[in-house]
Amino acid sequence: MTAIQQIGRIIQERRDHMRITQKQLADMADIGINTLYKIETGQANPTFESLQRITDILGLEITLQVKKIKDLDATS
Amino acid sequence: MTAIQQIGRIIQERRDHMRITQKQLADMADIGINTLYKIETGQANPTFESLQRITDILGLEITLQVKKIKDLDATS
DNA sequence: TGTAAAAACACACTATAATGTGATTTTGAA
DNA sequence: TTCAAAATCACATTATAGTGTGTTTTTACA
Repeated sequence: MTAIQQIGRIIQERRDHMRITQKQLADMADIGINTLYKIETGQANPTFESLQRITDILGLEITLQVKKIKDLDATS
Repeated sequence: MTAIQQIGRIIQERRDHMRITQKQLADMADIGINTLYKIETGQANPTFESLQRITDILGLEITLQVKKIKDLDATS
């Protein structure tokens, strides 16, 4: 599972939770439905702006943070 | 200050802190120096992959999180 | 202060993200 | 079960991110 695929899933889950369709979210974010579909399904390498427009609508924000140390014994 | 500009500044600060040049970081991340320059100076709308390659080298990670409520009285 | 490395910038070209259209498949509700 | 909406997918086109080259400006150090 790549990072892009994870982000796609988060977006899809968040949209489902808001009970809106891909078309509705795409229109609200002012991006093509095809673009949103590809991002949700992990097939895209979206631009920052596309990602930001979507996350803005969904009440999410994109942040940069210092990477946590990987714990080899972590269960998840 | 846009989000893209903020990210550029974070990348630049992090790189300076690591004491490496744009050229060195660009080579390590396997992206063009021009691309890195534009991202650092807030002139780019980078793809997720470009951003990720850079942040990987810098020990940063891109995350999506629920937006915090804006406090109108916040000092910063 | 010279001057060499680094950064900033312009510009043209290439690769690819974004889009629109239309078809197919899946989903869920009557 | 229909049947319509939603999602998935293919494909061609358009817009633009990424790149390379060369030039100018800035930075920092001898």
